[in-house]
Amino acid sequence: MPLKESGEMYLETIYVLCQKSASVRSIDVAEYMNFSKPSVSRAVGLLKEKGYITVDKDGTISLTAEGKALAQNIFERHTIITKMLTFLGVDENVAADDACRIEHVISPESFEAMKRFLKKK
Amino acid sequence: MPLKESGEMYLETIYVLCQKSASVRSIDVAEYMNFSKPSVSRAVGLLKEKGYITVDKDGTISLTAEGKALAQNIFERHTIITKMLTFLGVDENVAADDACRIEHVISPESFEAMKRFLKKK
DNA sequence: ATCAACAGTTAGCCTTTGCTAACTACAAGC
DNA sequence: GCTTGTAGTTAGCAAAGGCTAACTGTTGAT
Repeated sequence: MPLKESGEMYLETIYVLCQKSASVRSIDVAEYMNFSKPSVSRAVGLLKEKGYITVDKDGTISLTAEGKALAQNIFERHTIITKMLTFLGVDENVAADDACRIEHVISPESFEAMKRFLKKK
Repeated sequence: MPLKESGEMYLETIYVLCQKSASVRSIDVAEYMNFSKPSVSRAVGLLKEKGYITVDKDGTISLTAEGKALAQNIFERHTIITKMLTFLGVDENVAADDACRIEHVISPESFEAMKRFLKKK
């Protein structure tokens, strides 16, 4: 079963936090996303089950190769959409916020089209 | 309580069907959206409760002034996003499909930015 | 007049995804 | 060695939004 929107958000957050800090735990994800610990606990369990992350005994979360690839893909969608919107004159913060939602529903075609446009604009 | 994404979809569909045909009933909405009758029945009940539509005794659905205004707004979002994506080179059908999802999550700022861009492009 | 088809509703199930309350487990302080 | 704080889990609630099964009610054909 593929990841739903919420699963993508958790995975992306883990990816982002991994870029900034050596060790990422559930509690870090919860604080970053402003979600409760149980919500994160369940989400982390599902991501683990699906093979996108591993969690060692001290609670440190790591991305698997597959998880990292997917997270990078989601994050790139986020980045491109943000750039596209700021190019159109949208405020940086609003653009990032919109990108956060659009990134989960955009088709690969539209994503590629934005990428192409930004490259040659 | 404002309309959720699914409520917006139902309202937009009713609006679109009203443009094409004199009389729109729940069953028409169900067929168009490929949803079951009970799903539409509940959604129609909610839209009625919230004052966006009226339903007369023979089942004909009409938009109230408020419902029509909102539906037009949603539909305009749909149109602008579709145009934006096709401008970027996305296939018409894929663009419309994406617009269908993006229209519910885009901010007014981004929407206005697309509108401006398309006007002067 | 009866019977079938069609439209709509009711009841209730399932999944997703957030939450709180309350528990466990471990590490550190005094 | 208790007690406290921190992290994580378990149990279970709630809302949203899809579904099926089964009912009601109207209309039209025979």
